[in-house]
Amino acid sequence: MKREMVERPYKEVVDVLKRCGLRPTRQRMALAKLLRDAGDCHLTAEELHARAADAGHRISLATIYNALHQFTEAGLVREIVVDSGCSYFDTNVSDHHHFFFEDRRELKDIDHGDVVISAVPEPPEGATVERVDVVIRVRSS
Amino acid sequence: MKREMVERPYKEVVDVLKRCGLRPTRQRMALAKLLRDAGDCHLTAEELHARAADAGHRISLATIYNALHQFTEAGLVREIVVDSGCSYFDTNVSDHHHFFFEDRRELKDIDHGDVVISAVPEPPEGATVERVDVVIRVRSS
DNA sequence: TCAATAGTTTAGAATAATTCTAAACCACTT
DNA sequence: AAGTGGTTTAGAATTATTCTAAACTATTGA
Repeated sequence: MKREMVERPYKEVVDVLKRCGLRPTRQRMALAKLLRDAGDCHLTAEELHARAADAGHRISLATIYNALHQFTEAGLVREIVVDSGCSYFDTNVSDHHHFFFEDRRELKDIDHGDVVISAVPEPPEGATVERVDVVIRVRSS
Repeated sequence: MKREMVERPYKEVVDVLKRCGLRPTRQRMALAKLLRDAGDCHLTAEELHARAADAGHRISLATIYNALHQFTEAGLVREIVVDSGCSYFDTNVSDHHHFFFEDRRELKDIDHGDVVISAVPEPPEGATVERVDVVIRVRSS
């Protein structure tokens, strides 16, 4: 049996990592795969750490943070700040917005088309718009 | 000279505090006055602490945090989360949005009318919209 | 294939913002 | 003036995150 056949499940994430200029290390491959297989969701560093542990990967928290920041930089995930206290990382990097359930401290995607922003101001002189974030804060009533 | 004339400068904040059901203590009066006199701005707890110190008030950080949360609850200020790491408190409680300068970690108001959101989704069953936050993240280019 | 090198991971310490604790304090009523 | 219950405080505790320096490993070139 050819080597490649065994390694195939990781082939795709290896390519993604390489394309991003990140060395495909054991830990980065595991994390990239976990994130890819997680579907659209919003994870904290601790949650990803737990999922990695569940999947049998003992990866230090510092590495989780490093990887999440590198993945954010590379556009593989997106960091969302809605809760002073901790960052969420969104595996859905397409253009969209969020509900934030303040009591549960949980995020839920809003499809791009469901929020229509028909006017935004010019950014001040010398500033470039990175992103327009819309967060609808809700509480259970 | 009547007593009231001397106390007058604090009369207004005392009334505000009472109306909010907050006992007008020395520290709360000082902070409420500082915030009111600060004009529209975005302060962290540490910054308010420093301003209080500058004004000659030695108030513990724990008290600053307590007061800011009570003031937020009472609608005297508004808490803004744009930066995992620290909260900003906005003395402008009218409906408006923000630019966030990611490199300087600073906020700037956007007038309510300058952002037009023409469609927002229904909140999920059992949830009530608290607020719709629009944050335009910019960096100096 | 091997060694050198440069990037990576790690545990644990360090930091930063915030919250907690329990004792001292003080505003308000009577 | 005294009692009561909310408030303030210093300092310890907590939480999320970053730093550090040593051990490790992917990659490159001989």
